Amino acid sequence: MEPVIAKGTKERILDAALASFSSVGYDGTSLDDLAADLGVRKQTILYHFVTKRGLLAAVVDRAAGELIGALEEVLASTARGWERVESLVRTVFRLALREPQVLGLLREVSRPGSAASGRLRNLMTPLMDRAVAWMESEMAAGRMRRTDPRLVVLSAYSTVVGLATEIEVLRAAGVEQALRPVAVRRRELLRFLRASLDPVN
Amino acid sequence: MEPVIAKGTKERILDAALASFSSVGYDGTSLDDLAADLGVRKQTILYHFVTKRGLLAAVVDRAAGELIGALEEVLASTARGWERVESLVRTVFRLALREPQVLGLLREVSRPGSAASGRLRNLMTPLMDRAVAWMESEMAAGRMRRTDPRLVVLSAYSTVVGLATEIEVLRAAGVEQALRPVAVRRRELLRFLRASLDPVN
DNA sequence: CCCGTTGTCTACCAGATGGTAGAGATACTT
DNA sequence: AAGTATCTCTACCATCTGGTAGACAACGGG
Repeated sequence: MEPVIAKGTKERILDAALASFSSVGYDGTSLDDLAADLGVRKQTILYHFVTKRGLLAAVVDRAAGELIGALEEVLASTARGWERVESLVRTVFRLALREPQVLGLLREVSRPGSAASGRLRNLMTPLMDRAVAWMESEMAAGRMRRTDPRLVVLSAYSTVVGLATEIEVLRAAGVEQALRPVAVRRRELLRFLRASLDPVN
Repeated sequence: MEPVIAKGTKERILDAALASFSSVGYDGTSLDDLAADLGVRKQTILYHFVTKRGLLAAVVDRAAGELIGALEEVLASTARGWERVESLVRTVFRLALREPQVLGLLREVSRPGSAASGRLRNLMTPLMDRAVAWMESEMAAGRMRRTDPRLVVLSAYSTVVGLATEIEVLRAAGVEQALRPVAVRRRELLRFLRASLDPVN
């Protein structure tokens, strides 16, 4: 563990980059500005990440890692069937509320044509494949209703990513406390998943 | 009416700008590239729109105008109460499928800090206010369940804007035909609205 | 026939951007 | 003490960007 007092420069750069990429976007972020905010020269950033794209890649890796790590934890638990689905959803929403920037970054990078969309895809694909395989086995065992697992997962994914936009829009509209609408979204997503998956409905 | 054969240069610029802004974003769009795609010099673009922000403003105005126009049409119709809500939702989804770029632009520009977020807000606020006023009167008359109309409208808005991301993600994941998931989303949104608004449930 | 309007072009520019080269400092290893 | 790896700095640069200035052509009305 790092000492809490002084985060290494590299970590601080990653934090600032995440904040900037997720709010003003990759193209809207200039290395000079980023460095100025950190009280550091641009070349320090480039020393650690070589290029701007390298920085984006690192930020994406860390954010996706956080998300994947949280999901792995649930997958390692004993929860099965519908219970497991519910745990996964709650975990993701908890992360979304704690670190909305991660969602913002995912949205920024999910756009095809983004500088790191390929990288994100490579990170997410194994997770997606596992989810699909698991759902198919559940379906085969009759514990889940038969549907296209890929569509279900992607819909859930885009719901969560859409949260980033929603929270921002709400804030911009003067709704300070975005918690309730987010809770509504979660309930909606769970209802959607239950309707899609639960064989007993 | 313009002749169909040759769209004026100005219109062609608006089309190309909409496509570019909604896919690679405002910052990611260079006037030189845009002009090159159109077989025109950058200065021609600037002649018509003065500045890049002016171009964005024009694109936003046109896109928002399209959306608002479609909604006005429904509002002018005879549909009332829940029927009217349903018509509005169907209209927006039809537009989303026909011109996903409009949604992409809204998403790009909904981000606070975007170069045109203020402009979009000014365009949408009157519509929002009307919607809220109408819903409040319906609530007062007991034809709608009492909730915060603003939250309901914003949730619906962000659902629709999120569609842009969803369609792109689906395409990127190799799902060619995004129609069904979109239909599912529409059903979900209608269900959400009914749950929020319909007093008889 | 001239003159103003409109639209597109060539030529140019000041500033910002991502990136390179290399010096100086600090700390760890031997 | 010397050498080496790590980290941050100053100095510089090539390129791209949005934007300005102004020439040239087409056209319509007086």
